[in-house]
Amino acid sequence: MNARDRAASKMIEILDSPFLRALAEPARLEVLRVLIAHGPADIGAIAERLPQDRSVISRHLKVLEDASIVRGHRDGRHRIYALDGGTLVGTLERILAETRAVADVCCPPIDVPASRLRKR
Amino acid sequence: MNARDRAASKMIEILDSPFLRALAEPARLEVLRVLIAHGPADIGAIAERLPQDRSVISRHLKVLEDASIVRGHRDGRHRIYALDGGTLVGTLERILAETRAVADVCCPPIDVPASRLRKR
DNA sequence: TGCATATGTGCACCTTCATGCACACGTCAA
DNA sequence: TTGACGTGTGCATGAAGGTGCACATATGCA
Repeated sequence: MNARDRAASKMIEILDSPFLRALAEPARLEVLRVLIAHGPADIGAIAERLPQDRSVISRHLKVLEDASIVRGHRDGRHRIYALDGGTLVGTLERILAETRAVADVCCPPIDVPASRLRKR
Repeated sequence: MNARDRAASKMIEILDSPFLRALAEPARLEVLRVLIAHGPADIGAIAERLPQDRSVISRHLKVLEDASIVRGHRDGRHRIYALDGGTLVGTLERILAETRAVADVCCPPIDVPASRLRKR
């Protein structure tokens, strides 16, 4: 297993996680937008600003929490969610670092010389 | 519209794109792994190392290309794909920058003081 | 031109998952 | 304890998309 394989595996391992799957859903991004625009809030307050049912918002927030994008805690009968900005930035930094490592050891950055590949 | 709204909209706009959706699929990540580990290759060669049908790999590569993650060009009757490392890193850098901007103007980074939120 | 190779595409099938409703559970106040 | 409120969950439904097969298209070669 050479340097490229190792770099690739580390990058894929980080990418293949609940993190990206949580962000790859437009409805969840709208939940994030509300959370950012209005600050920490309970599920009912967030759902009031979105078209989906409260139960749907509740599940989306659970997914975002499992992905370490938001944090939630009980407050009486409410559950307050807030963006976990520090962890979010940290995760993106790790992804960027691993991707840079891959780009460093692999694959031409600009173009593939076709003449090289044509006849092997 | 305040600073938080603007930062949120810019971040969501970048996140809600084919880029994240392309990376949020395990099968496509495996395609990327092959591409990184073995370098630029045609669709047949990539498909040989993966369990899916060639047509499936072809479609995955199309999705990755539309997301500016890989680049492809015809080479005779082959189509050679390669990781577009530079663009990939650049996209991640933009996402990280927008996310940092959001974290800067929004939302407590560590913890939400429950006592503050309890009684508004 | 005729054939082999490599890739693109229409189609059907199936899995995953977002969605909303009904209801159960937990918590607070009187 | 009782009722009101906020939230979690089981269930059915529908949409989106991954998958493989069959076939069409494109390219190179003799």
